[in-house]
This record gives sequence, structure tokens and C-alpha cells, in this order.
Amino acid sequence: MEVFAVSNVFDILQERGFIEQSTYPEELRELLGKESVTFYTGFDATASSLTLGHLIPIMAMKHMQMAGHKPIVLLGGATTMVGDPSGKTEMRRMMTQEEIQANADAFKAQFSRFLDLDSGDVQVVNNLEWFRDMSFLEFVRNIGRHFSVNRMLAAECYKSRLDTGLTFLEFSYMLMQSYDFLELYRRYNCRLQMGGNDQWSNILGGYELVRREEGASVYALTVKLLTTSTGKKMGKTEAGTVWLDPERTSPYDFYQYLRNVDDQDVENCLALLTFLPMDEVRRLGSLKDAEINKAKEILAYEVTKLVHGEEEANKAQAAARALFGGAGSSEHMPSTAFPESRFAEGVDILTVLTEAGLVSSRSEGRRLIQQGGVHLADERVEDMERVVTLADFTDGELILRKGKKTYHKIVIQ
RNA sequence: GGAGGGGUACCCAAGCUGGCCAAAGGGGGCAGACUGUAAAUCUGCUGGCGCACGCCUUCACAGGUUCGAAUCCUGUCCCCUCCA
Repeated sequence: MEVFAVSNVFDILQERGFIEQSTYPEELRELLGKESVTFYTGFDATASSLTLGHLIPIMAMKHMQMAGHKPIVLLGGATTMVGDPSGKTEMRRMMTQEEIQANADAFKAQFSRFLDLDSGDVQVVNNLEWFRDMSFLEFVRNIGRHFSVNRMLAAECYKSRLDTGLTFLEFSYMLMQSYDFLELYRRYNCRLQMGGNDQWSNILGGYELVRREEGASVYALTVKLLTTSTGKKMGKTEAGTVWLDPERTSPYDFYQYLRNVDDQDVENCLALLTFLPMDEVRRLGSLKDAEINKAKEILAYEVTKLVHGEEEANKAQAAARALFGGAGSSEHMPSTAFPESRFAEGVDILTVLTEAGLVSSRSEGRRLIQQGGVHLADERVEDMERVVTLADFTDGELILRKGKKTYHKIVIQ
């Protein structure tokens, strides 16, 4: 396949701020500029959905694909059984094979949203394919011999575990990931492994292994992790992770998460998580004060559209605008239905809060009310004993608000 | 296998010469003020149930001693360090 890109993908990735570390950047750049390169990124199936953080390597893959290179999505069916110790302070719970398989299937379905899996340019492979029947002897003799334990222990990802404990199981992880690269090189002539920057040592392991075993010039490249400008991990909220699965994180919440990123992070997020041209990204990122809210809207809209589709993005944006713009349309607000009879009797506010899922206990609800954090139809609830009745509803709806940003609609059934 | 150290609420971490411990402190989170649906800052809250001083569950797990245990004893499980 020819490479038409006006500019080299390496430059694109660099300009957009993806690249964190790379082996022989000049050489790699040149390679990417002259031929179609097969490359891979591995994803361990540790949960049933990809997260916002995964979007960065995925976007990087997409940029690569658009430049004419061939992505391989490697699902870590085998590596997930072992568990990557990188960045973890303790061993992860062991997962069953069924669980992992189900997660891998879910990942694959989500990937089809971003990379055109049917085009023939993209492959999805599972490393269980080659690890399932591999014998221990074969593995340690052929692969294990290339690894120096001394060097591994010096690697950052293991160092931190040396005092809290590291099992052989987890220690093996690096070798397995390294072997993946070798296998993919042999099978598909895969020349480059990309991954999150926390994977640098693991990726280098594979890079060295292929170079030794095959004497081939392969490359390693890591992309930025999703962090704030202050270095904190992004993609986590009070409710936990920001998932790409709409069942786990609703498109509205997903949109809101991005709508509320720090000012300093807007430009970076636009560059990494959208395909907007860089001139535009820089322009939006340089907006000041209240103006930058426009950039945040665009960011939230674009990413939501990418992940959940245009329709959902429109809905999320409409809902957010209505709520925060003061118009008060409640069309797409999360809601809870109650039978009419209950409000005929009257339901106390604590019960409403609890059943709507806005608080996890009545005590929490009390605290919230005490602190003035609950509003019914824009009116602050002062009385803990407040009873909600049909008289509070307008057209069968009642808007309940927790704090400034959490809206919930109570509808009568 | 031997010797020593440890497992405390969402996380880290005090307490462990028995009652004043629902358990210090920090982080995180939630709420309020300020704002731009931002950041920073300040204030309050942060086991559950009733809420008023009450009750219940909680300090790895299971028992025991005691009027009373996170704190003492016994057993079990798990982790760390050193030795083999």
C-alpha cells in the first residue's frame, strides 16, 4: 500500500503530543515515511469495557492507520491471566479464564467502533493463541535465556515492587509481552510496538528480544498517558473510571467529564482525543477565561461523538446546555420513575434521594440537606422532613438537583 | 523449614501500658462560599439506622479472658524482611 500522507505520521503524532519515548526516532520516522508498516498495541482484558484512557493509544493507532500503516490489536487473553505488575502496588486479583474471555470479546466489539476491523488492514489477535499450548520448557529455554534478571529488577516497573512483594507469576509478565512482539514479527512482519508510557520497559523487552532472535530492526514507541497538566491520572471520577461502555458511563456523564476538564488540559485533550486540525486545537486551547468554555464544549462534543456517535453527542450536548444554560429542558436527564400512588401519599425527601440513586444512604442524604446541597425544582430543601407530593410536580416531572451539577428527574408513572 | 515484623475505615497511616475509639492525621470524595459547569482558596461533612443525649455493625478470620478489647490470650489465613 502506498503512503499518501502529506506529512509523516511520526510528525503528526509528535505534533499532537502523543509521543513520549521512542527507540531510534529518526530511523523510525524514516521507515514510517517510506513504507506501510505493520504495528501493534496490546490491551489486557482486565475489565469488561475500555476506558477513556485507552482512547489515547487507540487514537494513535487510528492516525497510523490513516497514514497507511497496518494496526494489529493484540488482546491479552494470556497476559491478563498473569497480570501486569507495572504501576501496581500489589498483585491484582486473579481472573478466571471465562471472565477474561468475556472481557476480550467486549473489547473487540468496542474496537470495531474506532478501527475498521473488516477492512482487512486491521487484525485482532489474541495472545492466547500462542501461549495456550506452549510448554514451560520451550518458553524458558528459547525466551527466558535472553532475559537478565539483574536488568529486570532494575527496571522501574519492578523496582517499586521489590519491597512490597513480587511473585514469579507477575515477574513473568514482561517475558510474555516480549514474546508477543516476537510472535507478531514472525507471523505478520510486525515491526513496531506502541503502548502507553507505563509499558516502556515491557515494550523494550520485546524490542530487544526480536532484535536478538531475528536480528531484525524493529521499533518501540510509547504514547502519553492520560494525565492532567499536574500529572494526575485522568479518566477517574468519584464514580470511578470513565468507561467507553454507555451502560457503565452514560454518554451524558462522559460528555460532562470532558466538559469539565481543567483549563490547562483542554489543548492537550483536543490534540490527543480529537482529529481537529492542530491550528484549530491551538486556537481553542489559547482561549482565555470564560471563553475557554467554548473549547471545552467542542472537546466534549467531539470525543463523545467519536465514542458514542453523533446522535448521542447531540443529546448529551443538548442536555448539558439546557441544564447549565438555565433553560431547564429535562429531556435527556437521567431519571427515575415512581408510581403515582406513592406521591399521592407523599414520599419523604430522603427516600426520594435514595431511590433515585443520588445518595447511597439516608445518612448521606441528611448530611447533604444539612449542607444545603439538595434542590427540588430549583428550590433549596431546608427541611429534612420535607415530603414530596403530587403538588410538587409539573407535567408529571420534578427536577431534583444534588449540588451544582447533578441533575435527576423524577417522573410519575 | 527457622527467626523477626505486619494485616486498622475508599487509600495511606496513627492507636495496640484494655474503657474518654466509630477509632488521630493526611489523601481522596461530597457539600457550601467564591467563579466560567474551570483551577486555586476558605468552611463543613465523610460506617449504618433513628436523629436529641440512642441503638447497631466495624479495626484480617474464628474463638477466649474481662463488667468492658482495635488494644490481652489461643488457633487459622495472608503479606513483608532476614536465614536455609
